[in-house]
Amino acid sequence: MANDNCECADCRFRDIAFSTLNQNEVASLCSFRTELSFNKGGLIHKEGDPIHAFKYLKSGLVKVYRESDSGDEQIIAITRPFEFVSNMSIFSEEKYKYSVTAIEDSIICSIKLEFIKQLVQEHGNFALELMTKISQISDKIILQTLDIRSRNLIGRVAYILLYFTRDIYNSQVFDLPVSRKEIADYISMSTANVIRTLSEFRKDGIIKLYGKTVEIVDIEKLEMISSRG
Amino acid sequence: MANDNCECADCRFRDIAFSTLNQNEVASLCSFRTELSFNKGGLIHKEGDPIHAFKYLKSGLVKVYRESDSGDEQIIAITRPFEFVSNMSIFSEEKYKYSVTAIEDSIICSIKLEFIKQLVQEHGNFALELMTKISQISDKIILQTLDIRSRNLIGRVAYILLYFTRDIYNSQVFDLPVSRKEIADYISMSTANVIRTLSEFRKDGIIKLYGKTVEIVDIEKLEMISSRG
DNA sequence: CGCGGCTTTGATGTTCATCAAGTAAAGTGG
DNA sequence: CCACTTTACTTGATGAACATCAAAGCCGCG
Repeated sequence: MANDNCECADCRFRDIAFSTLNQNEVASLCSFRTELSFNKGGLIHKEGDPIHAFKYLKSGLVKVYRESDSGDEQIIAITRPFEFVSNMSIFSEEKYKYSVTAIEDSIICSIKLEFIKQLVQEHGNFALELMTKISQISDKIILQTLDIRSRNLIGRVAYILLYFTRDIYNSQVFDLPVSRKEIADYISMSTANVIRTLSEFRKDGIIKLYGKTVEIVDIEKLEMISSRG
Repeated sequence: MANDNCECADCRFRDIAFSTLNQNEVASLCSFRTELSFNKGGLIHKEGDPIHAFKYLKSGLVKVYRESDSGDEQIIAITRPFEFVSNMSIFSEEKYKYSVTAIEDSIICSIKLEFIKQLVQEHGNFALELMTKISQISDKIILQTLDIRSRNLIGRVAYILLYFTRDIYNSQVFDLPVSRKEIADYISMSTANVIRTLSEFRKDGIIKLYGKTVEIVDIEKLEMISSRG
């Protein structure tokens, strides 16, 4: 019989991909699971590390990126809880294709990959649910990458501000979780021009800036800029 | 008992994701399957169409793209047989997120989506195999998009030429399956500059051009340009 | 032919990266 | 807690990269 004290049973993250598991399966899940804490700046895993676990973000914020030969980072995604850290690569590759770093203090839930694979094989509904979730995450990354690629400088900056305000913080006021340089790495532009564009938005009364704190003043205008560029 | 005349049994595409199916399952697969032919330029499905089938390309070549509000295309992928047409969206969405058009005469194998979902639920190894394949395709698209984004004009043109010569045609000489404008839409550059860059490659003796026919003369140089830019 | 679409090339202007120099902020050691 | 160092941020000036516009050549097709 399942252990009623298993933390996973009541975890609000069961909705992610584990809603179809029965009590016994949840109990097993619990035993193959560990929780890992990372401080802001902590490296969760590096490009090339072997994949042994299915990981997802329980709290905090992380950036997914790859490093170019010349040493600088190309940021692929900044994701909040409810979105997996391990992308789909966990099934297609033995090694991580991208590095992941905590950009706020974060807690990662790590489940032994062998157990997940076993569940996929034994439990059809789980397989379907997991597939759906993983697909959604891939879709989202591809879509965002295309959105960024199709915009010019100011369109990209507007887009990313809207992303933070809506998808990440759900608030008109928020503290930028990343440096100006990291925004630049995210939207593939130079740091100087990101800063310049933010300053122009400030001068035009579209946003307010206090160091890392951003307030979106005129979201309609920002949307217009984002869709034009 | 399975029908021994089922075409699917010996189809070389069983390796894609159906290698684990037994005889009976293959026979069922056969009955839920239809083959669709498209002429060059034929629309396979459009962004927004409902997803009823799991489709893959049996022969030919297709482009996957989305259309911007302003009417022009953003090409996401050009894929050859052995790669699915339906991306992962089939599990995460009810409608296609992208349009797909044949750029050479093509044959699509279309399998009723309900049947695939049923297989996933009933057959664990199939689920795992399918998941792996779908993940690989997503990975590839993401990787290519990032590769393109991180390069400048000439680096992008070099990259895409290498992609055609290696991944699509596996030959130093090939007929470009797309117009110059489509290349431009693929790498997010202007048509004029794509043409200009091709001309420069020609002048520098890196490639030869006869209309749509391209011959890669100096592949090392092309690789160098691709990795620098 | 002659029309329309694709291609090519040149000229021009815009967008953007780079460089440089300075300021603010955030660690660091005494 | 303060001087010192380092890192992040900001702004302007310059040039390179790239888009856009325009005009002409080419090619397939009715």
